Amino acid sequence: MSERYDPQAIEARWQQRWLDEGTYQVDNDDPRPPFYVLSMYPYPSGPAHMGHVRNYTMGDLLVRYRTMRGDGVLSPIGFDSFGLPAENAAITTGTHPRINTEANIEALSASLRRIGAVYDWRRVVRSHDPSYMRWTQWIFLKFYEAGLVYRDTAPVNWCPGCQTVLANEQVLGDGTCERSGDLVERHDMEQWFYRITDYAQQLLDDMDTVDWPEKVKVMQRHWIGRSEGTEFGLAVADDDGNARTDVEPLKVFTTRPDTSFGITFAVISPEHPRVDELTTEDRRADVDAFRTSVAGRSEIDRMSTTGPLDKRGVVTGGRVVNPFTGRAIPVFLADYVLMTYGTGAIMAVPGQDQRDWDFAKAHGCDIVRTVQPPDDFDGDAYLGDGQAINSGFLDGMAVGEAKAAASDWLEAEGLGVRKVNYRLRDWLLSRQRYWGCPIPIIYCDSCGEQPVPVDQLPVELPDDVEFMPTGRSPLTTHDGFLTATCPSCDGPARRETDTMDTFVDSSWYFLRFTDPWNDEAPFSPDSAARWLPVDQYIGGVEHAILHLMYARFFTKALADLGVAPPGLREPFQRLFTQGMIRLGGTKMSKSKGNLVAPEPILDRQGADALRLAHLQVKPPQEDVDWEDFGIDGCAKFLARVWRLAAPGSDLWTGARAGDTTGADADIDRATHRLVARITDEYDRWSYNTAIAGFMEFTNTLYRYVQADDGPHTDTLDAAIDALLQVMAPAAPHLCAELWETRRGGHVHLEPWPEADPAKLVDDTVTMVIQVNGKVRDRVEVPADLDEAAAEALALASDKVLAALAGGAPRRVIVRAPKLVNVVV
RNA sequence: GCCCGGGUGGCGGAAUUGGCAGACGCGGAGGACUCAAAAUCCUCUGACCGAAAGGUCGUGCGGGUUCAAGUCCCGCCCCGGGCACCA
Repeated sequence: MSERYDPQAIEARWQQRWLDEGTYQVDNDDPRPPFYVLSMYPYPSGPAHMGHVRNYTMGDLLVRYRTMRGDGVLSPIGFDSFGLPAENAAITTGTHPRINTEANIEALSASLRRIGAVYDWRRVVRSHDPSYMRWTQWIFLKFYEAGLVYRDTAPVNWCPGCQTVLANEQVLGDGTCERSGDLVERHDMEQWFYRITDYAQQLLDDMDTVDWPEKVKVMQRHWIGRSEGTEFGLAVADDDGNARTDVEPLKVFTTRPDTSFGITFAVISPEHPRVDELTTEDRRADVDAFRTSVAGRSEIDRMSTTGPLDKRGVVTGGRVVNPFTGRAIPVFLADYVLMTYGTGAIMAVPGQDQRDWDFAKAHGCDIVRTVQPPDDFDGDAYLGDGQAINSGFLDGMAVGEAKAAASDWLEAEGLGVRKVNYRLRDWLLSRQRYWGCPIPIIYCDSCGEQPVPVDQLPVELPDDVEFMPTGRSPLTTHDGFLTATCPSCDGPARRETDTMDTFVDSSWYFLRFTDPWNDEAPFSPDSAARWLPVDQYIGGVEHAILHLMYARFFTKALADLGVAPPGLREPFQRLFTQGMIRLGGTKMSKSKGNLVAPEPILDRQGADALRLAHLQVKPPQEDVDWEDFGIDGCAKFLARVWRLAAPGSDLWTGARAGDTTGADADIDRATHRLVARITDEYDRWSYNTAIAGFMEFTNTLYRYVQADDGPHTDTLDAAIDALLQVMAPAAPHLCAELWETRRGGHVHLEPWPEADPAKLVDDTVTMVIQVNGKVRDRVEVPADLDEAAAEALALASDKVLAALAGGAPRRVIVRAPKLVNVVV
């Protein structure tokens, strides 16, 4: 054991021991209470960078802390190893994605071990392993059987750079691809979908049952976007403006049926199947031109445009009848009406909707108010509550009442029905790429679409492929892969060449971790029931919508299909979203090229100092600038602890035995307070203040050992033991080494220390004496001082007497024993 | 535009319930040790006035509630993030 703190001498040794001794392996029949800690499935882009370090340090702290608290902690790690970067690299360099990916996994694993993060490495899961792909495909087929998978032609977001389709969520607000930055185009293509919308209501309702940051819950709810309303038909008008009964009415969805008397026109999506039918001959040229102009534009682009509305719509010449007024109204086309939401057609009520108001102004439509605005209202459309006006049988009703009455009327007349709409859309999961999990489907000319039989899983990726600079998937030209036999008729057939979105892989990995050896099923329901839901999930807020939504959907669907336990409704009971690290004002990431590598710091100051710096710099949920990190301060602190705790320390020269003094008792109480404080701070993720607590306590001990009386050996030993124990989750190597030398054994297998409640209170406290709310004096008082005594003491204070100047106080507020406020 | 966060010393931050604003760290100053430096240890370090004792001001801005407000209420400003024509 060296005299000076030398992280290089101890860290590698302990990392190897935790690995060799399986300290953090846990079996499914472990007798301790189960606790599942999980950091989000990392994409292996190479060695860890500071963002990883922050994430995995927090997870590791919790794993070690819960273990000391007596739990059997499941701490698995795996790799989200499919995905575009590896394939793009293959296109540029010619190296097979598997080679790069597996090298990156090794590098990332080594980094994680070097920061002292501990896992049950027996349970490693990798998306591209055939043993994992097999079950990803198996689940696909299970969903396929259950009707949760379908294939459809859909207008999709095509990224020319990635040569693939993107989910709406993967297109940024400015219409570019989140990965490549290319401008996304619209194509019509056959694609595979997961029917996540079947679960929209459950996904919404069950948000109430999880302990997640409110911010994330709000984002999820907004994404699901439930709205209640009524769907009803607007009859198509004949030349005289009368409702035709020989054609289907035009269906619209509204959340404001109460305003229906104010419908003065209707707008349909340019993709609406009835555009041709509603367009009159004299308008056809304009309508077709408009449709062409809209067709090439991405949906994002269409929806984010803010231009003048006269350019964004066109009149069809067709008319429909407002069933409430019996009047015929014109039908328009507008780019902002989407075929994918509601019915693809809207009723327009300019009096109560600002966009409709603007559109009416631009196109010269009538405006009729149907809700009475307040007298001082000076806006255009009025969206607030008020009495219905110009609305026939609804007149005089408030909005809520009128909504119900209008819906009742529509239902009674057989014209419409109450309905719930969701913004959430089905999950487009197919990608036209090589480096992903193949979709296990075979196309047969005579039998059509056929699922690959389960005993033929997994459909593996061929290795002998060439990556084309166009980005086109090599699967589409690989005969060996393409050629298949129809499972029904044994005739020649063709294999599906699309692979799955990598979000599919990350939607069930947390279940596989519970039973990674299973080759009969993706996991057994019992293993899942034992560990799920994850007690603490940790990751970046950038996954607040997509990954979490998809994983929730998978969990619910798997439970409903009997693959997972039926009672498992949510995968992640508690979620913690940690902040990102910025460098030079922008998010630190490989794509931005502003990574800071941990290695030089690990070499110089060590893993414990780096971990401490990550924990100390800011509250864990907040973003942090790399410039604010204080590695040196943390390294210095660790050296101070070492100097204090290492046997033979020069700081112990004045130590004594025998009777204890008041100073010793103070240290003893401070020790118990430390334990109570750190326990509480760990529990509520206040890691930055916990580190401050270590430092404060260490400063206290330094003053104690250097005081004239010197420290009492027993008191100091107990204080140091407690410090090492509570610090062990944060600075595991140093604490393990010092503990082993001082006490023997593993500090991380010690039970968590308990504070004696009796020692958490001091005999005396400082009472603050205020005059008119300003601090004027402080006195040491017994902790059990009563109110009368506190008041008497305060009124006897020189400062108070001076302020009173012989008079009587107007009022005295006493909060014994902490504070007295004398009002004069 | 809407919805969330947030604004506290030179800097990162602390203050869990309305009760001593600025814990802890960084940075800075001084001292001890040393031939000297580094390292280490100790002390000080919000601003202003003052020789000092002490006082005044102070948590984005303006009001308010309260004996007492960083904390609660009302109205603004600024910064960060999310969603952006969802019918």
